[in-house]
Amino acid sequence: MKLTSRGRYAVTALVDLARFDNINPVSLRDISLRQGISLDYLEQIFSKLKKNEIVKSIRGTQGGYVLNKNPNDIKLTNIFHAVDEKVKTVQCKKESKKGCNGKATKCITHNLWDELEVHINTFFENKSLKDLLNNNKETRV
Amino acid sequence: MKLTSRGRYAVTALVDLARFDNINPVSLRDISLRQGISLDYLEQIFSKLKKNEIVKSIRGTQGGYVLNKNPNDIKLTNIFHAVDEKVKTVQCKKESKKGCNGKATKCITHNLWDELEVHINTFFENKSLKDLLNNNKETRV
DNA sequence: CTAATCTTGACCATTTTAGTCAGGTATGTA
DNA sequence: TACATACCTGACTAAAATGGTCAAGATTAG
Repeated sequence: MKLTSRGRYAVTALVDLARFDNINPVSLRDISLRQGISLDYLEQIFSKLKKNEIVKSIRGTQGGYVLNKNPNDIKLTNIFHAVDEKVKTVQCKKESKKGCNGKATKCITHNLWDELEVHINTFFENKSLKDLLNNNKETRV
Repeated sequence: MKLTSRGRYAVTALVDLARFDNINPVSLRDISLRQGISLDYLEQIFSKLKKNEIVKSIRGTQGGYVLNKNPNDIKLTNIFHAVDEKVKTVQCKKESKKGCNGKATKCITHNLWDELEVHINTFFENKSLKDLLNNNKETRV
């Protein structure tokens, strides 16, 4: 079970963005430099974030990205969903033949994986960008 | 974030094993047939489970595998650890240059990933094979 | 006009995954 | 003793996912 760097970068970049977008739009170049993430890769990621209406873009010189919602309303769930970082612990479809089985015996660990998925998703649903900003201030020292 | 099938199979196979090992050792062939997991793959998995003293093997005709501990003492953590299914949400090492940064600014989402890792591991540490056996009875109908 | 930005899509090397295959070795039973 | 049933081990591999890079535009402030 691991997080992809795409998901990690998305969150990191948004936290960075949230800290600076009060005055001007923030360019990916700046985020790239500050967070050490490849510019080209950031572009891919922000393209998805934009499609999912998490950020807005402003083109041209002095352009960049701005949050499209209140940091309080951007949950980790939303971010991960936007960049296709999905939590997938259950392999079996409802009535699929493969993974879970179409046999008489039900998939004996199905409930477990379901529970796990809920457990993880709960964490993501309760965590907002705002929380991360606060959390970061606290530990900045 | 997804579970590998190796981890999933390991747990599934052990639940199956736990249900039948009261009388005789259980052969991988049986587990393979009942759970629809490739025999060759199961052998790889059980080799690791054995090294980690989660199961014992009995060779020869009528042989097979037996649990090496009380189902109550086999936590998901132990199983996943045995088959190298690791929970890895944090990329950055303590003082590494890559991932987390050696810069003045600390990795701004470090705490978050740490929290997430703890959250998931807690789930695994609190879940034993025994729980799964009970859970399965309840839902068998 | 031109530099700074966003925009889009193709491409690719590496690693991981999820196995398969081909041989063994040990042992209970007939 | 023969032999079938298991376990045991290591090498191999196809396919997918990952983590990017690269190239070529389109917009717009100054």
